[in-house]
Amino acid sequence: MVSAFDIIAEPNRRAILSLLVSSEQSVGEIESRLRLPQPTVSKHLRVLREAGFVEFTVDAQRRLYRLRPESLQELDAWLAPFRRFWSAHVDALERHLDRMDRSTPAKKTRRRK
Amino acid sequence: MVSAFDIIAEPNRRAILSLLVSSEQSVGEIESRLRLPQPTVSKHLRVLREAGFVEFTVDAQRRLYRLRPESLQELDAWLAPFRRFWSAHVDALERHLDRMDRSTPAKKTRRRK
DNA sequence: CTGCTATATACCTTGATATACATATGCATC
DNA sequence: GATGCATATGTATATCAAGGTATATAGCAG
Repeated sequence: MVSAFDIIAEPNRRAILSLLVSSEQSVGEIESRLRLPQPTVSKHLRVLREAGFVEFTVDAQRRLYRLRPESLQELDAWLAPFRRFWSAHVDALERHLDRMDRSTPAKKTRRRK
Repeated sequence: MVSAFDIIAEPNRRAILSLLVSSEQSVGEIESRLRLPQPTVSKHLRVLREAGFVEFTVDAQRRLYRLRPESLQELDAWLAPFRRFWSAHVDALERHLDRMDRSTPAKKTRRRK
């Protein structure tokens, strides 16, 4: 388990992260909302913790977990080049492909299947 | 292999996508740049294709692959709530935590390890 | 001090899934 | 026939998640 991509590839971990968007939650709350056994939740939380996605506050016997938003900035950063790509070119690309459909003499075939 | 998250969890696939940011590439080009055997590249390309991440153009015996930027918008969308979270609160949170460090009577402990 | 609560952690087992690699074949195009 | 690619097959390997169970620990309540 190395990259942030592996971390968020797991659905339960994404669910945990999404839970924490609204507010911090104790392990027990996460456990009951996601209907997962406690050791499973703790295990995922550990992964998320060690990857820097969450941190916690001790409150008596409970630990209140919350997001560490900085961690997702890595994903955001990876996405950046693509975002530039699509936001700049998606309209132009569509127009381009439309032109191809209408005018290209079928030397090139577009779209598989 | 269901979600876009699984798709980009694989390093070689991310590498392929990154290659395609600059321009479209033939399978052979991808193959030699990533130093991967041809069937491996084709397999990853198939996954990316079926997930809607790439599409290709037939050019004689070659297939020129290019990005379909729309696909990454799903990731972008998932990230959105978190982005709002951090961009709105990261400064405030830091100030908040700093205050806790200095003033909290140690009923709550912050940061593990 | 006792016992309960909340959580972490350690094991273990099972099952699923994916990747890599090699090799072979099919097919279309040149 | 050679090139470029897709695909199939087979195998080996790795990794991981889930589930269960058991234990350790810290804080709290009585």
